[in-house]
Amino acid sequence: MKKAMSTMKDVAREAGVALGTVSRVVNGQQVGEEYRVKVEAAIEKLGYQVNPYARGLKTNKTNIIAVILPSMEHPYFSSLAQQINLSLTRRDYQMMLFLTDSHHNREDECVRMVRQNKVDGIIGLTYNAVHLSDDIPFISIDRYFGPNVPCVASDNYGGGRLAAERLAALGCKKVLSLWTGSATPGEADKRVDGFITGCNLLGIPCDDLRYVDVDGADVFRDHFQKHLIGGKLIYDGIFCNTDLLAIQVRELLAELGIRVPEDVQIIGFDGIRRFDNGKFYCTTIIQPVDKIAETCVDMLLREDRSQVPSLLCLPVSYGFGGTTKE
Amino acid sequence: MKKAMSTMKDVAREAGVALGTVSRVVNGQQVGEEYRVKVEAAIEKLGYQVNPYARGLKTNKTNIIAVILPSMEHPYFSSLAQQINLSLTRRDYQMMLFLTDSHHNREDECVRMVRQNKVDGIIGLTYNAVHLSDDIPFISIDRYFGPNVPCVASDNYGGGRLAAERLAALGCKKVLSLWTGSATPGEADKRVDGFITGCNLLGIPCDDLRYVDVDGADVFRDHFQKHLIGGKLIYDGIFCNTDLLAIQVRELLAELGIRVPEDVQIIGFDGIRRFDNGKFYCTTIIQPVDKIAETCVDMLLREDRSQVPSLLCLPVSYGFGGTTKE
DNA sequence: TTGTATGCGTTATCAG
DNA sequence: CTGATAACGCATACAA
Repeated sequence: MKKAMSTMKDVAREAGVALGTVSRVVNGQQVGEEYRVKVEAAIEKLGYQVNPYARGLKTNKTNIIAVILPSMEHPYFSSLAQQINLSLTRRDYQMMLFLTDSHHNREDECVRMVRQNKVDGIIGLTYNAVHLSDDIPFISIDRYFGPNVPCVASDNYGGGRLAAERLAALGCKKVLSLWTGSATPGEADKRVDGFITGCNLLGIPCDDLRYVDVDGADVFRDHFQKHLIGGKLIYDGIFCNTDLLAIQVRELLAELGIRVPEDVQIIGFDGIRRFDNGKFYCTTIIQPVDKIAETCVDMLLREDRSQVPSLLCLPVSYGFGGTTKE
Repeated sequence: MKKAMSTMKDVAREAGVALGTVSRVVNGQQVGEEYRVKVEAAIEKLGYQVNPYARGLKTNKTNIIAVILPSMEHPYFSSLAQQINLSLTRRDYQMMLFLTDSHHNREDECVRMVRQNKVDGIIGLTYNAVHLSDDIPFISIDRYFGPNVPCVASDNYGGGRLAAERLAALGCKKVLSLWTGSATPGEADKRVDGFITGCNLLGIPCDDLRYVDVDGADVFRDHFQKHLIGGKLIYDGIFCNTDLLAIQVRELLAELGIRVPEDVQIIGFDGIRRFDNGKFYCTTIIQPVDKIAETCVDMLLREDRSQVPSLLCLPVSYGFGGTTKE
């Protein structure tokens, strides 16, 4: 039933050469021309393919990278998966995908599986610190764990400042910084830090609101209602730490009868695009997902791993999405 | 530098037992209680983990399934990836992800890599028939290749009929069926077949328009303009073979000053949800992505592979999304 | 029940 | 430059 795959031994016999010679041909080492031809013919004839398990057993090297992501539901994550896959493929690496949030606290389990699987490296966007950097090369995305765990992220701080600058340039006189997220600290927290610093530098008064572990923008309703004067908000600019929050804030403002961008301008963060038309959901600071992916792969596969930086921030850019005055 | 992983031999020595005994403990076979205890203690102490490559070499079985998808950009695909990953994880399988459309015609290359990688099975949403069903178990999604390649899909035909029935129940008297897609035949083509048949059965006149390899709904503009009477479309119901098309058609109709759903009701197909609020983009026929994923995995991992059907269609459902009269 | 020995398909180390 | 041979870590048939 199961057509037995032919092995190097078969190829050697077929070609009338020694086993080692076949191995050398397969691995592109120096081999006499006549031998190489014979071996290649035999390989072709038998449809030989190397057995990665036998090879992995010897070399302790597979061409597999584990990628650990929270889920596939957020466009940022699926986009990351896509780009990492692309970068990996270009270098003839394969991607083993682990999703953590399907079950609660699956991260540890994932890490266990990954360790057991003898992958060549790990690219992970994880919340808990994974202690295995001495074991398997690990690149963290968006979360800094310490000097010995390289972390790749957007220039979140710079993005926050950029948002402040744009809002200022667009004429804002008093702004609000909104943040929702998890208690776990991450690089993305620097977004509001950057924004607030930017506002200070520009001399623009800025209020700062943060809520942990809430979903939706409803928690801000109260604040908005208390800061209405004659039906108008006292802010003319709002920075949200994610596009999703920005969208929800816009909805909320609409309910309160406040126009965007006429009354108040909003800038989000992420650069998520709508599925239906490819446009931004809102004016936003765009994360360079492709660069992040490529950088992770590059750092992971780099020969000289002693030189990798512990934190690498990639430049973000401004994207117009209708919630600012162009 | 590289802390050498301990092997079964190490465990055996540590526990003072034979190599085979350790193997039996690891694989959960019958072992004397005192031995088991000693071995488990040694395993714990040494932090032993089985080497999947050595094991794979012996057993010719890895716990890896290759998943081949066109991309991660369409929510249907990323959702599929998510659900397949979940189903696989539940059964302690791992997922190797291949994306084909990053480069043109990467399918063959993917298949080559997959074959070489000795995975236990393949779940693929591919356009070209992949000829390897006798080699590695293969489950196809949404594309029927023949009786020996099991295919899992939504009940596309039934979904089309369902759409016709709903439109009829919502009072439509004359409808239009719109289709855009690739020339490659797929299960999804049955959507319009089902819709048209449904209309015929219900005695509702139905026009049928199909365009190959176009993007956007602009190709239908001309048809719409020619079928306006006094600014009103002669149709009061439109079925689109995808949600994306439905969204674009709605845009187009808006440009023409036609109201949805007052003047014309639209039903799409897929059940894609908006990222910002989780709602449907339009009224739609929902594909049971989780069921599809689970079914694929189930069929692939089923012991008795002689019993797998060659085509399995999963029930779809109706989802309201604002483009019909509730 | 447990210990021993062989082989899975490669790569790498030797001699020739 | 090539041929033989020893590991790699594990599962298993066989012997005890």
